[in-house]
Amino acid sequence: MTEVEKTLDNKSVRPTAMRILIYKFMASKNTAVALTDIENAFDKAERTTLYRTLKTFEEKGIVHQIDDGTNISKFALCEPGCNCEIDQDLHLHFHCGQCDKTVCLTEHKIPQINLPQGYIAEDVNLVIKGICDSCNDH
Amino acid sequence: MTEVEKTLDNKSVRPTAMRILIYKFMASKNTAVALTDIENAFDKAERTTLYRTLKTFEEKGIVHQIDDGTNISKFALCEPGCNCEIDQDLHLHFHCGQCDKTVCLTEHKIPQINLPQGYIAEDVNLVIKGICDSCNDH
DNA sequence: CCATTAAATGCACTTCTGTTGCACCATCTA
DNA sequence: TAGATGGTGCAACAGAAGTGCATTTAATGG
Repeated sequence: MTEVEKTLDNKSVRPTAMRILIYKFMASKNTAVALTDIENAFDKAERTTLYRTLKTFEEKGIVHQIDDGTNISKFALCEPGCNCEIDQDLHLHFHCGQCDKTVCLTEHKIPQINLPQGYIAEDVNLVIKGICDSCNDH
Repeated sequence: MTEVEKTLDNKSVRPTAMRILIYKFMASKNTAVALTDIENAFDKAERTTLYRTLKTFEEKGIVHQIDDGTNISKFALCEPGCNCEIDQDLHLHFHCGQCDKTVCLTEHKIPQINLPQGYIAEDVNLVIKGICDSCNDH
């Protein structure tokens, strides 16, 4: 059993060939990926399979979905310290308008926000748009 | 010249009949609206016109686009103090998962965030999801 | 006031993402 | 080995975003 298989198994996700491939692909990227990105990375990839795989991954806490304002859902592997579900530990995301890549800034936590009376927060999404360090170099 | 016409004119937007209607509709709502919302509000509304009108409005600083995580673009009128373009003055948005409405919390500003070396922020988007005060009452 | 020009609108159509239903295949278990 | 469960592939659809082009509407200059 490989590392990846163990990881999936730990999260109660059956480590099928496709899932392992998808996981490895995402692990090889340091940016959040769209469904289409994965689809294009493999010759014979089925949209539906990817769609449902990512959904499963998300439910089991293997990846988290990112909404970076492009109206295209992105996904990124959860790192060991990534407690997506717990309000207090949400990191923020950065979307580069030049290379169109979205990255997790895991070390940057979202500060506590006080809401008006009567509002209950369940989830927080903070995306900063701008120029990333790679694009900034040029 | 009515108030609305003056407002549009101030922003260098020609106050056509359709634009005035759209503006009034948005002003009558205290929530952000989707293109489809406007389309459904009027009998004879053309999606393309709405689409381009909102785009014009946005360019001229009359409305700001909100990405509330539903993957449907929402728009809200900019209030007098709404400096959408200036980093320092961005307010946050709240999306209620129950009534599916998105509101601007104009009095709640987004705190300053320190980015890693090399990253340049141009825009910030902060959306809190949860239950709004109206839904919370019941 | 009319003619010219530019802007706004309406219609048709395309593209892309997200989503579902159904059939088939793989895997696990009794 | 048979049956159940879950994963995958194919086809199709829905909804939003976006584009091109023809037509109408509004502004401007003579």
